[in-house]
Amino acid sequence: MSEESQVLRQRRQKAEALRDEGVDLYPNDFRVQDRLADIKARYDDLADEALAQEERTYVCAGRIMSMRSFGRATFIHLKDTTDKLQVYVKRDVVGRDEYRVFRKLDIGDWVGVKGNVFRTRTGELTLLAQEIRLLTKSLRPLPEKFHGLRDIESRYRQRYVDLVVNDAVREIFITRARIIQNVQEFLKGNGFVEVETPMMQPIPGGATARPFKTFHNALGIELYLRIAPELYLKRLLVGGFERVFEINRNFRNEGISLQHNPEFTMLEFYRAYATFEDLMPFTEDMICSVADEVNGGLQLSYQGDTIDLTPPWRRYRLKEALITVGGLEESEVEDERKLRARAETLDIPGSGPELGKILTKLFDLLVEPKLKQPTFITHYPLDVSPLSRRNKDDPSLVDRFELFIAGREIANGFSELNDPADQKERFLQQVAAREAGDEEAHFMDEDYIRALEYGMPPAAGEGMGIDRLVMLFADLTSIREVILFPQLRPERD
RNA sequence: GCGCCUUUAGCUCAGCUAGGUAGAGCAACUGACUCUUAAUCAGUGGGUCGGGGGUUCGAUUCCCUCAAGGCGCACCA
Repeated sequence: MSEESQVLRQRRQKAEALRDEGVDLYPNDFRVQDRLADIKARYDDLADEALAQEERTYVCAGRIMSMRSFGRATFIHLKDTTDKLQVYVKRDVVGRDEYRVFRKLDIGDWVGVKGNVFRTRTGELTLLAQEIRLLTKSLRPLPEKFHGLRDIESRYRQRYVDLVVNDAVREIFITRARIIQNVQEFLKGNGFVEVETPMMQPIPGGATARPFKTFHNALGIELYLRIAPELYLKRLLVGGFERVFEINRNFRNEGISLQHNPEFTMLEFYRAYATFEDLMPFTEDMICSVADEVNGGLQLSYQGDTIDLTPPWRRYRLKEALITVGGLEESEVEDERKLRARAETLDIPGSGPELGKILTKLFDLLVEPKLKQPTFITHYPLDVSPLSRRNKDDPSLVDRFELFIAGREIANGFSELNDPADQKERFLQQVAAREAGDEEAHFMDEDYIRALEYGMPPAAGEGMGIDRLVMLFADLTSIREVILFPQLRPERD
Protein backbone atom coordinates (compact mmCIF):
# COMPACT_ATOMS: atom_id res chain seq x y z
CA MET A 1 0.00 0.00 0.00
CA SER A 2 3.02 2.26 -0.41
CA GLU A 3 1.94 3.39 -3.85
CA GLU A 4 -1.25 5.37 -3.43
CA SER A 5 -3.85 4.64 -6.06
CA GLN A 6 -5.26 7.40 -8.18
CA VAL A 7 -8.63 7.23 -6.46
CA LEU A 8 -7.13 7.64 -3.01
CA ARG A 9 -4.83 10.42 -4.13
CA GLN A 10 -7.74 12.37 -5.62
CA ARG A 11 -9.75 11.98 -2.45
CA ARG A 12 -6.94 13.18 -0.28
CA GLN A 13 -6.23 16.15 -2.50
CA LYS A 14 -9.89 17.05 -2.46
CA ALA A 15 -9.91 16.97 1.33
CA GLU A 16 -6.81 19.15 1.45
CA ALA A 17 -8.44 21.64 -0.92
CA LEU A 18 -11.46 21.84 1.37
CA ARG A 19 -9.24 22.40 4.38
CA ASP A 20 -7.39 25.14 2.53
CA GLU A 21 -10.76 26.85 2.00
CA GLY A 22 -11.25 26.86 5.76
CA VAL A 23 -13.62 23.91 5.98
CA ASP A 24 -13.16 21.85 9.15
CA LEU A 25 -12.96 18.25 7.97
CA TYR A 26 -13.70 16.76 11.39
CA PRO A 27 -15.85 19.13 13.43
CA ASN A 28 -17.86 17.93 16.41
CA ASP A 29 -20.24 20.74 17.18
CA PHE A 30 -23.29 19.60 15.22
CA ARG A 31 -26.18 18.54 17.44
CA VAL A 32 -28.54 16.00 15.90
CA GLN A 33 -32.18 16.30 16.90
CA ASP A 34 -34.03 13.93 14.60
CA ARG A 35 -33.57 10.45 13.31
CA LEU A 36 -34.45 9.51 9.77
CA ALA A 37 -36.79 6.65 10.66
CA ASP A 38 -38.84 8.96 12.87
CA ILE A 39 -39.21 11.52 10.10
CA LYS A 40 -40.30 8.81 7.70
CA ALA A 41 -42.72 7.27 10.15
CA ARG A 42 -44.30 10.65 10.73
CA TYR A 43 -45.04 11.51 7.13
CA ASP A 44 -45.21 8.27 5.22
CA ASP A 45 -49.02 8.29 5.11
CA LEU A 46 -49.49 12.01 4.83
CA ALA A 47 -50.96 13.42 1.61
CA ASP A 48 -48.89 15.87 -0.44
CA GLU A 49 -51.14 18.83 0.38
CA ALA A 50 -50.86 18.27 4.11
CA LEU A 51 -47.15 17.78 3.72
CA ALA A 52 -46.81 21.10 1.93
CA GLN A 53 -48.30 22.81 4.99
CA GLU A 54 -45.65 21.27 7.24
CA GLU A 55 -43.13 23.91 8.19
CA ARG A 56 -41.18 22.12 10.85
CA THR A 57 -37.42 22.05 10.45
CA TYR A 58 -35.56 18.85 11.09
CA VAL A 59 -31.96 18.49 12.15
CA CYS A 60 -30.41 15.17 11.25
CA ALA A 61 -27.14 13.65 10.20
CA GLY A 62 -25.77 10.63 8.42
CA ARG A 63 -23.54 9.26 5.73
CA ILE A 64 -23.97 10.20 2.07
CA MET A 65 -24.79 6.94 0.26
CA SER A 66 -25.55 8.23 -3.22
CA MET A 67 -25.44 11.48 -5.13
CA ARG A 68 -27.24 12.68 -8.27
CA SER A 69 -26.21 16.10 -9.35
CA PHE A 70 -27.91 18.53 -11.74
CA GLY A 71 -25.62 21.49 -11.68
CA ARG A 72 -27.39 23.84 -9.34
CA ALA A 73 -29.31 21.15 -7.49
CA THR A 74 -28.40 17.73 -6.17
CA PHE A 75 -30.18 14.74 -4.70
CA ILE A 76 -28.38 12.64 -2.13
CA HIS A 77 -29.41 9.73 0.03
CA LEU A 78 -28.51 10.08 3.66
CA LYS A 79 -28.16 7.05 5.91
CA ASP A 80 -28.23 7.11 9.67
CA THR A 81 -28.47 4.26 12.16
CA THR A 82 -32.22 4.06 11.70
CA ASP A 83 -32.92 4.44 7.98
CA LYS A 84 -32.21 6.19 4.70
CA LEU A 85 -33.77 9.44 3.53
CA GLN A 86 -33.40 11.48 0.37
CA VAL A 87 -32.16 15.03 0.73
CA TYR A 88 -32.57 17.69 -1.95
CA VAL A 89 -29.85 20.34 -1.94
CA LYS A 90 -30.54 23.44 -4.06
CA ARG A 91 -28.09 26.25 -4.55
CA ASP A 92 -30.90 28.81 -4.36
CA VAL A 93 -31.82 27.52 -0.91
CA VAL A 94 -28.52 26.81 0.81
CA GLY A 95 -26.68 29.67 -0.79
CA ARG A 96 -23.82 29.96 -3.24
CA ASP A 97 -20.90 29.40 -0.88
CA GLU A 98 -22.38 26.50 1.01
CA TYR A 99 -23.39 24.84 -2.25
CA ARG A 100 -19.91 25.22 -3.67
CA VAL A 101 -18.46 23.42 -0.66
CA PHE A 102 -21.21 20.80 -0.76
CA ARG A 103 -20.38 19.99 -4.39
CA LYS A 104 -16.91 18.95 -3.30
CA LEU A 105 -18.26 16.33 -0.90
CA ASP A 106 -18.17 12.65 -1.76
CA ILE A 107 -20.26 9.56 -1.30
CA GLY A 108 -19.20 8.23 2.09
CA ASP A 109 -18.86 11.61 3.78
CA TRP A 110 -20.81 12.29 6.96
CA VAL A 111 -22.96 15.41 6.83
CA GLY A 112 -25.38 17.28 9.02
CA VAL A 113 -28.58 18.64 7.45
CA LYS A 114 -31.26 21.09 8.53
CA GLY A 115 -34.36 21.13 6.37
CA ASN A 116 -38.06 20.55 5.86
CA VAL A 117 -39.92 17.69 4.34
CA PHE A 118 -41.68 17.56 1.00
CA ARG A 119 -42.57 14.93 -1.50
CA THR A 120 -40.98 14.80 -4.94
CA ARG A 121 -42.92 14.36 -8.15
CA THR A 122 -42.06 10.68 -8.05
CA GLY A 123 -43.53 10.48 -4.57
CA GLU A 124 -40.43 10.08 -2.43
CA LEU A 125 -40.41 11.74 0.95
CA THR A 126 -37.47 14.13 0.84
CA LEU A 127 -35.76 16.65 3.03
CA LEU A 128 -35.19 20.02 1.38
CA ALA A 129 -31.90 21.17 2.85
CA GLN A 130 -31.80 24.65 4.34
CA GLU A 131 -28.28 23.97 5.52
CA ILE A 132 -25.88 21.15 4.86
CA ARG A 133 -22.40 20.83 6.28
CA LEU A 134 -19.58 18.36 6.41
CA LEU A 135 -19.22 16.40 9.67
CA THR A 136 -16.51 13.94 8.67
CA LYS A 137 -14.55 13.63 5.44
CA SER A 138 -14.18 10.14 4.03
CA LEU A 139 -10.88 9.45 2.29
CA ARG A 140 -11.73 6.07 0.80
CA PRO A 141 -14.44 5.31 -1.74
CA LEU A 142 -17.28 3.01 -0.73
CA PRO A 143 -17.88 -0.09 -2.85
CA GLU A 144 -20.18 0.40 -5.82
CA LYS A 145 -23.83 1.02 -5.13
CA PHE A 146 -25.27 -1.84 -7.12
CA HIS A 147 -23.23 -4.93 -6.27
CA GLY A 148 -21.88 -3.68 -2.97
CA LEU A 149 -19.05 -5.52 -1.26
CA ARG A 150 -19.20 -9.21 -2.15
CA ASP A 151 -15.71 -10.54 -1.59
CA ILE A 152 -16.03 -12.62 1.57
CA GLU A 153 -12.51 -11.97 2.74
CA SER A 154 -12.88 -8.19 2.40
CA ARG A 155 -16.26 -8.34 4.11
CA TYR A 156 -14.78 -10.01 7.19
CA ARG A 157 -11.51 -8.08 7.27
CA GLN A 158 -13.25 -4.77 6.73
CA ARG A 159 -16.51 -5.50 8.48
CA TYR A 160 -16.99 -1.75 8.91
CA VAL A 161 -17.37 -1.41 5.15
CA ASP A 162 -19.57 -4.50 4.97
CA LEU A 163 -21.88 -2.93 7.54
CA VAL A 164 -22.02 0.38 5.68
CA VAL A 165 -23.07 -1.07 2.35
CA ASN A 166 -24.78 -4.38 3.11
CA ASP A 167 -27.93 -3.70 5.10
CA ALA A 168 -28.68 -7.40 5.49
CA VAL A 169 -25.45 -7.82 7.44
CA ARG A 170 -26.43 -5.18 9.90
CA GLU A 171 -29.78 -6.91 10.35
CA ILE A 172 -28.03 -10.15 11.30
CA PHE A 173 -26.23 -8.47 14.17
CA ILE A 174 -29.35 -6.70 15.32
CA THR A 175 -31.08 -10.07 15.35
CA ARG A 176 -28.16 -11.48 17.29
CA ALA A 177 -28.47 -8.75 19.89
CA ARG A 178 -32.22 -9.34 20.19
CA ILE A 179 -31.72 -13.07 20.67
CA ILE A 180 -29.20 -12.53 23.44
CA GLN A 181 -31.37 -9.98 25.13
CA ASN A 182 -34.38 -12.26 24.90
CA VAL A 183 -32.46 -15.14 26.46
CA GLN A 184 -31.25 -12.90 29.26
CA GLU A 185 -34.74 -11.64 29.95
CA PHE A 186 -36.17 -15.14 29.85
CA LEU A 187 -33.67 -16.40 32.39
CA LYS A 188 -33.90 -13.36 34.64
CA GLY A 189 -37.67 -13.68 34.49
CA ASN A 190 -37.22 -17.18 35.84
CA GLY A 191 -35.16 -16.04 38.79
CA PHE A 192 -31.68 -16.54 37.33
CA VAL A 193 -28.83 -14.21 38.22
CA GLU A 194 -26.39 -13.24 35.47
CA VAL A 195 -22.75 -13.53 36.52
CA GLU A 196 -19.28 -13.34 35.03
CA THR A 197 -16.62 -15.90 35.85
CA PRO A 198 -12.94 -16.03 34.87
CA MET A 199 -11.96 -16.15 31.22
CA MET A 200 -8.37 -16.76 32.33
CA GLN A 201 -8.12 -19.93 34.32
CA PRO A 202 -5.19 -21.75 35.90
CA ILE A 203 -6.90 -25.09 35.18
CA PRO A 204 -9.11 -25.13 32.08
CA GLY A 205 -12.14 -27.30 32.72
CA GLY A 206 -15.78 -27.96 31.96
CA ALA A 207 -15.35 -29.35 28.48
CA THR A 208 -13.21 -31.68 26.45
CA ALA A 209 -11.18 -29.37 24.26
CA ARG A 210 -7.69 -28.03 23.71
CA PRO A 211 -7.16 -24.65 25.38
CA PHE A 212 -5.16 -21.56 24.49
CA LYS A 213 -2.30 -20.96 26.84
CA THR A 214 -1.00 -17.58 27.95
CA PHE A 215 1.30 -16.14 30.60
CA HIS A 216 0.75 -13.59 33.33
CA ASN A 217 3.96 -11.66 33.88
CA ALA A 218 3.36 -10.20 37.32
CA LEU A 219 2.07 -13.45 38.80
CA GLY A 220 4.63 -15.46 36.88
CA ILE A 221 2.13 -18.18 36.05
CA GLU A 222 0.69 -19.86 33.03
CA LEU A 223 -3.00 -19.30 32.48
CA TYR A 224 -5.45 -20.79 30.02
CA LEU A 225 -8.26 -19.04 28.20
CA ARG A 226 -11.35 -20.81 29.35
CA ILE A 227 -12.89 -23.60 27.31
CA ALA A 228 -16.05 -23.39 29.45
CA PRO A 229 -17.29 -21.58 32.57
CA GLU A 230 -18.92 -24.73 33.97
CA LEU A 231 -16.77 -25.48 37.00
CA TYR A 232 -16.89 -21.86 38.19
CA LEU A 233 -20.65 -21.61 37.79
CA LYS A 234 -21.07 -24.78 39.81
CA ARG A 235 -18.84 -23.32 42.52
CA LEU A 236 -21.47 -20.58 42.65
CA LEU A 237 -24.13 -23.24 43.30
CA VAL A 238 -21.98 -24.33 46.24
CA GLY A 239 -21.89 -20.67 47.31
CA GLY A 240 -25.66 -20.49 47.36
CA PHE A 241 -26.68 -19.06 43.99
CA GLU A 242 -29.53 -21.41 43.16
CA ARG A 243 -30.09 -20.10 39.66
CA VAL A 244 -27.17 -18.58 37.75
CA PHE A 245 -26.23 -18.05 34.15
CA GLU A 246 -23.46 -16.57 32.09
CA ILE A 247 -23.37 -15.57 28.44
CA ASN A 248 -19.80 -15.05 27.40
CA ARG A 249 -16.92 -16.17 25.25
CA ASN A 250 -15.25 -19.56 25.27
CA PHE A 251 -11.95 -20.21 23.55
CA ARG A 252 -10.92 -23.49 22.00
CA ASN A 253 -7.66 -24.10 20.24
CA GLU A 254 -9.07 -26.15 17.41
CA GLY A 255 -9.85 -26.08 13.74
CA ILE A 256 -11.91 -23.36 12.10
CA SER A 257 -14.90 -24.37 10.03
CA LEU A 258 -18.35 -23.26 8.97
CA GLN A 259 -19.46 -24.08 12.49
CA HIS A 260 -16.36 -23.32 14.54
CA ASN A 261 -14.62 -20.09 15.45
CA PRO A 262 -11.78 -20.17 18.01
CA GLU A 263 -13.75 -17.83 20.23
CA PHE A 264 -17.47 -18.33 20.41
CA THR A 265 -20.31 -17.30 22.65
CA MET A 266 -21.83 -19.74 25.05
CA LEU A 267 -24.78 -19.60 27.38
CA GLU A 268 -24.50 -21.75 30.46
CA PHE A 269 -27.12 -21.86 33.18
CA TYR A 270 -27.50 -23.88 36.35
CA ARG A 271 -30.58 -24.52 38.38
CA ALA A 272 -30.61 -26.11 41.81
CA TYR A 273 -33.18 -28.77 42.67
CA ALA A 274 -33.72 -29.56 39.00
CA THR A 275 -32.84 -32.54 36.82
CA PHE A 276 -32.07 -32.87 33.14
CA GLU A 277 -35.73 -33.88 32.74
CA ASP A 278 -36.78 -30.46 34.02
CA LEU A 279 -34.43 -28.67 31.66
CA MET A 280 -35.90 -30.14 28.49
CA PRO A 281 -39.29 -28.38 28.69
CA PHE A 282 -37.49 -25.33 30.07
CA THR A 283 -35.30 -25.30 26.95
CA GLU A 284 -38.37 -25.64 24.75
CA ASP A 285 -39.86 -22.60 26.46
CA MET A 286 -36.69 -20.58 26.14
CA ILE A 287 -36.15 -21.24 22.44
CA CYS A 288 -39.83 -20.71 21.67
CA SER A 289 -39.60 -17.39 23.47
CA VAL A 290 -36.70 -16.41 21.23
CA ALA A 291 -38.62 -17.60 18.18
CA ASP A 292 -41.63 -15.48 19.08
CA GLU A 293 -39.40 -12.48 19.52
CA VAL A 294 -37.18 -12.67 16.44
CA ASN A 295 -39.16 -14.92 14.13
CA GLY A 296 -42.69 -13.98 15.05
CA GLY A 297 -43.74 -17.62 15.31
CA LEU A 298 -42.67 -21.21 15.76
CA GLN A 299 -42.37 -22.17 12.09
CA LEU A 300 -38.79 -21.58 11.06
CA SER A 301 -37.40 -21.64 7.55
CA TYR A 302 -33.84 -22.90 7.53
CA GLN A 303 -31.96 -23.56 4.26
CA GLY A 304 -35.16 -24.61 2.54
CA ASP A 305 -36.34 -26.85 5.37
CA THR A 306 -39.31 -25.91 7.49
CA ILE A 307 -38.54 -26.42 11.14
CA ASP A 308 -41.44 -26.65 13.53
CA LEU A 309 -40.54 -25.56 17.04
CA THR A 310 -43.94 -26.39 18.51
CA PRO A 311 -43.34 -28.32 21.75
CA PRO A 312 -43.06 -30.96 22.94
CA TRP A 313 -40.01 -31.94 20.92
CA ARG A 314 -39.18 -35.47 19.96
CA ARG A 315 -37.00 -37.46 22.33
CA TYR A 316 -34.81 -40.47 21.67
CA ARG A 317 -32.36 -42.33 23.80
CA LEU A 318 -28.97 -42.35 22.13
CA LYS A 319 -29.06 -46.05 21.28
CA GLU A 320 -32.66 -45.78 20.16
CA ALA A 321 -31.72 -43.00 17.73
CA LEU A 322 -28.91 -45.13 16.32
CA ILE A 323 -31.51 -47.75 15.41
CA THR A 324 -34.51 -45.64 14.43
CA VAL A 325 -32.73 -42.77 12.70
CA GLY A 326 -29.25 -44.17 12.06
CA GLY A 327 -30.44 -47.48 10.63
CA LEU A 328 -28.41 -49.82 12.85
CA GLU A 329 -29.74 -53.22 13.89
CA GLU A 330 -30.98 -53.58 17.44
CA SER A 331 -28.66 -56.55 17.99
CA GLU A 332 -25.74 -54.48 16.73
CA VAL A 333 -26.27 -51.61 19.18
CA GLU A 334 -26.18 -53.94 22.18
CA ASP A 335 -23.10 -55.83 21.01
CA GLU A 336 -19.80 -54.07 21.65
CA ARG A 337 -17.89 -56.15 19.12
CA LYS A 338 -20.38 -55.48 16.35
CA LEU A 339 -20.39 -51.78 17.17
CA ARG A 340 -16.63 -51.57 16.93
CA ALA A 341 -16.72 -53.47 13.66
CA ARG A 342 -19.36 -51.10 12.30
CA ALA A 343 -17.22 -48.13 13.33
CA GLU A 344 -14.28 -49.50 11.34
CA THR A 345 -16.41 -49.66 8.19
CA LEU A 346 -17.12 -45.94 8.66
CA ASP A 347 -13.45 -45.01 9.09
CA ILE A 348 -13.81 -44.55 12.84
CA PRO A 349 -10.97 -46.24 14.75
CA GLY A 350 -12.88 -49.12 16.37
CA SER A 351 -10.38 -50.67 18.71
CA GLY A 352 -8.76 -47.86 20.69
CA PRO A 353 -11.41 -45.59 22.26
CA GLU A 354 -13.94 -46.44 24.94
CA LEU A 355 -17.29 -47.78 23.85
CA GLY A 356 -18.95 -44.49 24.70
CA LYS A 357 -16.78 -42.64 22.21
CA ILE A 358 -17.64 -45.19 19.55
CA LEU A 359 -21.34 -44.76 20.19
CA THR A 360 -21.23 -40.97 20.02
CA LYS A 361 -19.06 -41.08 16.92
CA LEU A 362 -21.54 -43.35 15.21
CA PHE A 363 -24.28 -41.00 16.33
CA ASP A 364 -22.48 -37.92 14.95
CA LEU A 365 -22.06 -39.63 11.60
CA LEU A 366 -25.31 -41.53 11.17
CA VAL A 367 -27.90 -39.62 13.15
CA GLU A 368 -27.00 -35.99 13.82
CA PRO A 369 -27.29 -34.69 10.24
CA LYS A 370 -30.76 -36.21 9.98
CA LEU A 371 -32.19 -34.49 13.04
CA LYS A 372 -33.70 -31.48 11.28
CA GLN A 373 -36.68 -31.09 13.59
CA PRO A 374 -35.87 -30.25 17.21
CA THR A 375 -34.91 -33.46 18.97
CA PHE A 376 -33.59 -34.29 22.43
CA ILE A 377 -31.17 -37.19 22.62
CA THR A 378 -30.86 -38.66 26.10
CA HIS A 379 -29.00 -41.35 28.05
CA TYR A 380 -25.41 -40.71 27.05
CA PRO A 381 -22.58 -43.09 27.96
CA LEU A 382 -20.75 -42.33 31.18
CA ASP A 383 -17.28 -42.19 29.73
CA VAL A 384 -18.01 -39.19 27.46
CA SER A 385 -19.65 -37.27 30.31
CA PRO A 386 -17.20 -36.81 33.19
CA LEU A 387 -19.26 -34.10 34.93
CA SER A 388 -22.73 -35.62 34.66
CA ARG A 389 -24.72 -37.49 37.26
CA ARG A 390 -25.01 -41.24 36.83
CA ASN A 391 -28.32 -42.73 35.77
CA LYS A 392 -29.98 -44.47 38.72
CA ASP A 393 -31.04 -47.57 36.80
CA ASP A 394 -27.99 -47.99 34.58
CA PRO A 395 -24.68 -46.79 36.04
CA SER A 396 -23.02 -46.96 32.61
CA LEU A 397 -25.23 -44.06 31.51
CA VAL A 398 -25.64 -40.49 32.67
CA ASP A 399 -28.69 -38.23 33.05
CA ARG A 400 -27.91 -36.02 30.13
CA PHE A 401 -29.46 -34.73 26.91
CA GLU A 402 -28.31 -32.94 23.84
CA LEU A 403 -30.62 -30.87 21.68
CA PHE A 404 -30.38 -31.02 17.90
CA ILE A 405 -32.05 -28.68 15.45
CA ALA A 406 -31.37 -28.49 11.70
CA GLY A 407 -28.86 -31.32 11.96
CA ARG A 408 -26.70 -29.52 14.48
CA GLU A 409 -26.10 -29.64 18.19
CA ILE A 410 -27.67 -26.59 19.81
CA ALA A 411 -27.57 -27.43 23.52
CA ASN A 412 -26.20 -29.90 26.01
CA GLY A 413 -27.68 -30.35 29.46
CA PHE A 414 -27.41 -32.73 32.34
CA SER A 415 -28.08 -33.43 35.95
CA GLU A 416 -24.95 -32.36 37.74
CA LEU A 417 -22.63 -34.75 39.50
CA ASN A 418 -22.32 -33.43 43.06
CA ASP A 419 -20.73 -36.43 44.78
CA PRO A 420 -17.13 -35.33 45.38
CA ALA A 421 -15.82 -38.90 45.59
CA ASP A 422 -17.40 -39.89 42.29
CA GLN A 423 -16.22 -36.66 40.69
CA LYS A 424 -12.68 -37.30 41.88
CA GLU A 425 -12.78 -40.78 40.35
CA ARG A 426 -13.95 -39.34 37.03
CA PHE A 427 -11.18 -36.74 37.07
CA LEU A 428 -8.64 -39.47 37.76
CA GLN A 429 -9.91 -41.38 34.71
CA GLN A 430 -9.56 -38.20 32.67
CA VAL A 431 -6.05 -37.64 33.94
CA ALA A 432 -5.18 -41.19 32.93
CA ALA A 433 -6.62 -40.59 29.48
CA ARG A 434 -4.61 -37.38 29.23
CA GLU A 435 -1.43 -39.21 30.19
CA ALA A 436 -2.27 -41.78 27.54
CA GLY A 437 -2.22 -38.96 24.98
CA ASP A 438 -5.75 -37.55 24.96
CA GLU A 439 -5.04 -33.83 24.81
CA GLU A 440 -8.68 -32.97 25.32
CA ALA A 441 -9.18 -34.89 28.54
CA HIS A 442 -9.86 -32.96 31.74
CA PHE A 443 -7.22 -31.88 34.20
CA MET A 444 -7.55 -32.68 37.89
CA ASP A 445 -9.15 -29.73 39.64
CA GLU A 446 -8.56 -30.17 43.38
CA ASP A 447 -10.29 -26.96 44.31
CA TYR A 448 -13.42 -28.01 42.46
CA ILE A 449 -13.44 -31.26 44.45
CA ARG A 450 -12.96 -29.23 47.63
CA ALA A 451 -15.94 -27.06 46.66
CA LEU A 452 -18.08 -30.17 46.13
CA GLU A 453 -17.00 -31.39 49.55
CA TYR A 454 -18.66 -28.31 51.03
CA GLY A 455 -21.83 -29.50 49.33
CA MET A 456 -23.32 -28.50 45.98
CA PRO A 457 -27.10 -28.71 45.98
CA PRO A 458 -28.63 -31.18 43.53
CA ALA A 459 -28.86 -29.31 40.25
CA ALA A 460 -29.05 -29.46 36.51
CA GLY A 461 -27.13 -27.32 34.08
CA GLU A 462 -27.09 -26.60 30.39
CA GLY A 463 -24.90 -25.02 27.76
CA MET A 464 -26.13 -23.52 24.53
CA GLY A 465 -24.08 -22.22 21.62
CA ILE A 466 -25.37 -18.73 20.97
CA ASP A 467 -23.68 -18.36 17.59
CA ARG A 468 -25.38 -21.49 16.31
CA LEU A 469 -28.68 -20.31 17.67
CA VAL A 470 -28.26 -17.09 15.73
CA MET A 471 -27.33 -19.04 12.59
CA LEU A 472 -30.55 -21.00 12.97
CA PHE A 473 -32.76 -17.95 13.32
CA ALA A 474 -30.93 -15.93 10.68
CA ASP A 475 -30.97 -18.85 8.22
CA LEU A 476 -27.18 -18.84 7.77
CA THR A 477 -24.75 -21.70 7.26
CA SER A 478 -21.50 -20.02 8.29
CA ILE A 479 -20.64 -19.05 11.86
CA ARG A 480 -18.52 -16.22 10.43
CA GLU A 481 -21.69 -14.53 9.26
CA VAL A 482 -22.91 -14.19 12.83
CA ILE A 483 -19.61 -13.11 14.40
CA LEU A 484 -18.69 -9.49 13.73
CA PHE A 485 -14.97 -10.07 13.44
CA PRO A 486 -14.35 -13.76 12.76
CA GLN A 487 -10.82 -15.03 13.19
CA LEU A 488 -8.69 -14.75 10.03
CA ARG A 489 -4.98 -14.94 9.44
CA PRO A 490 -3.36 -11.52 9.57
CA GLU A 491 -3.33 -9.64 6.31
CA ARG A 492 0.05 -9.34 4.62
CA ASP A 493 1.29 -7.31 1.67
C1' G B 1 -3.37 -30.63 9.05
C1' C B 2 -5.02 -32.88 3.85
C1' G B 3 -7.78 -32.25 -1.00
C1' C B 4 -10.28 -29.11 -4.63
C1' C B 5 -11.22 -24.06 -6.17
C1' U B 6 -10.36 -18.66 -6.14
C1' U B 7 -7.02 -14.08 -6.20
C1' U B 8 -7.18 -8.96 -12.84
C1' A B 9 -8.72 -0.86 -11.70
C1' G B 10 -11.62 1.77 -5.45
C1' C B 11 -16.03 -2.08 -6.16
C1' U B 12 -18.45 -6.11 -9.29
C1' C B 13 -16.62 -8.97 -13.14
C1' A B 14 -14.76 -10.43 -18.53
C1' G B 15 -10.13 -11.98 -20.87
C1' C B 16 -6.84 -17.23 -19.73
C1' U B 17 -7.74 -24.62 -23.48
C1' A B 18 -4.92 -21.12 -30.00
C1' G B 19 1.04 -17.20 -25.05
C1' G B 20 1.81 -11.28 -28.69
C1' U B 21 2.89 -6.89 -22.39
C1' A B 22 -5.29 -5.74 -20.51
C1' G B 23 -11.31 -4.64 -21.12
C1' A B 24 -16.56 -3.51 -19.36
C1' G B 25 -20.13 -1.49 -15.79
C1' C B 26 -20.28 1.35 -11.44
C1' A B 27 -17.07 4.75 -8.71
C1' A B 28 -13.42 8.95 -9.92
C1' C B 29 -11.87 13.53 -12.82
C1' U B 30 -13.45 17.89 -16.52
C1' G B 31 -17.76 20.18 -18.69
C1' A B 32 -23.41 20.67 -19.41
C1' C B 33 -27.89 20.17 -16.64
C1' U B 34 -32.68 23.21 -10.47
C1' C B 35 -37.86 16.99 -9.03
C1' U B 36 -33.55 12.82 -9.82
C1' U B 37 -33.35 7.90 -7.88
C1' A B 38 -28.52 2.10 -11.03
C1' A B 39 -30.27 10.23 -13.39
C1' U B 40 -28.68 11.68 -18.40
C1' C B 41 -25.19 13.64 -22.20
C1' A B 42 -19.95 14.79 -23.97
C1' G B 43 -14.90 14.01 -22.80
C1' U B 44 -10.56 12.14 -19.58
C1' G B 45 -7.52 9.42 -16.41
C1' G B 46 -6.74 4.98 -13.61
C1' G B 47 -3.70 -1.68 -13.47
C1' U B 48 4.31 -3.97 -11.84
C1' C B 49 -3.21 -9.09 -13.73
C1' G B 50 -1.82 -11.81 -5.05
C1' G B 51 4.17 -12.36 -4.10
C1' G B 52 8.57 -14.94 -5.92
C1' G B 53 10.88 -18.22 -9.41
C1' G B 54 10.94 -20.98 -14.12
C1' U B 55 9.81 -22.25 -19.52
C1' U B 56 9.70 -18.90 -23.83
C1' C B 57 12.09 -14.15 -28.51
C1' G B 58 7.73 -12.79 -25.51
C1' A B 59 3.64 -14.88 -19.61
C1' U B 60 -2.41 -12.07 -16.81
C1' U B 61 -2.46 -16.74 -19.82
C1' C B 62 1.81 -22.65 -19.28
C1' C B 63 4.88 -24.94 -14.97
C1' C B 64 6.87 -24.67 -9.77
C1' U B 65 6.61 -22.34 -5.11
C1' C B 66 4.83 -19.10 -1.24
C1' A B 67 0.64 -16.23 0.84
C1' A B 68 -4.42 -15.16 1.79
C1' G B 69 -9.47 -16.64 1.21
C1' G B 70 -13.62 -20.11 0.03
C1' C B 71 -15.63 -25.15 0.09
C1' G B 72 -15.08 -30.34 1.50
C1' C B 73 -12.63 -33.91 4.97
C1' A B 74 -10.49 -34.43 9.90
C1' C B 75 -10.99 -32.26 15.18
C1' C B 76 -14.73 -30.06 17.92
C1' A B 77 -19.62 -26.81 20.07
